[in-house]
Amino acid sequence: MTEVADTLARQVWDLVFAYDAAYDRAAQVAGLSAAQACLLEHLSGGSRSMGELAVELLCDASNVTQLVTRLEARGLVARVPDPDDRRIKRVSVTPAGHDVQRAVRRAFEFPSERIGLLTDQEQRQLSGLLGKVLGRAS
Amino acid sequence: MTEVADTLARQVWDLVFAYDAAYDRAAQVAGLSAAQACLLEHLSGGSRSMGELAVELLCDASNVTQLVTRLEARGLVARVPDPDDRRIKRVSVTPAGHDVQRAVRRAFEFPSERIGLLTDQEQRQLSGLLGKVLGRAS
DNA sequence: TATTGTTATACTCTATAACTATA
DNA sequence: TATAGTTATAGAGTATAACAATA
Repeated sequence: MTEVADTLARQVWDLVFAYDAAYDRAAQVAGLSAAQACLLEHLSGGSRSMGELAVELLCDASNVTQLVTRLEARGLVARVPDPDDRRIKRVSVTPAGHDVQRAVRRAFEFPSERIGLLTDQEQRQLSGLLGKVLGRAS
Repeated sequence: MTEVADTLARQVWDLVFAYDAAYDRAAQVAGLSAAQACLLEHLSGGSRSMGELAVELLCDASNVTQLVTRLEARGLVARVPDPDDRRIKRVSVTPAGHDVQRAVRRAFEFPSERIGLLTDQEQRQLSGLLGKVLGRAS
């Protein structure tokens, strides 16, 4: 790797480290673990089956069972058997869950704080570069 | 937030998610958990006291004790009492630890892979922007 | 028989509180 | 008395293997 690439690798490491720490804190403010907050966030776009959650969260299905069980016990998500295939359970966010979701987002100031340090033009530039890094047209 | 800022927030989320997953896998290839690999990485610059590690890793001292105990049991780090203040234990990486450290870095292809998608000029551009985002001159 | 999800279990991560050794 | 680190303990995250229900 070139010198620039080394610097960049270190900067990304620092960014991720700070981001993770900030997300942990935001989740905690809302009374959740980071894993629970992350699962809740993945339900934003609508309900998911247990298996879909395992795929999206890159973890084992048995882990999803436990996370959902804890969130359900607190009334933040609901688990409903699919009428067409009763093996499948669809998980969705309850109104109380939406409140907590909003609390996490409100407490998670990292993105707006850090992104706000850039001008509009810089933001567009960064977005273009990240699009490349993430391997899609952006 | 503007539309660009929203896109950017999502891109950073995606980047961090992918980065964390890749780091987990790299650590696992080397037979470590992500937390253990991270601690080992923080010892790259030289030895640290238990307390310094707790500060740098943003976690409780009792947690460091356990992580170091497991790494020490596998011969990857050594815990040596400071001669000047025998309350302090200095932790350093053993030769075997350095081997494992290298194994983690080798398996962690994310940075070189992704950064390699950018031209040299784009890399310099990104580095400058990240410097701003991280809140220092870079 | 194959698939979805759960249960049982074990290990790691993490924090809090109480403790030991040293200063 | 204050500080560095450890121990005891408990809850959460995670995976593997065995299992139940449904298809």
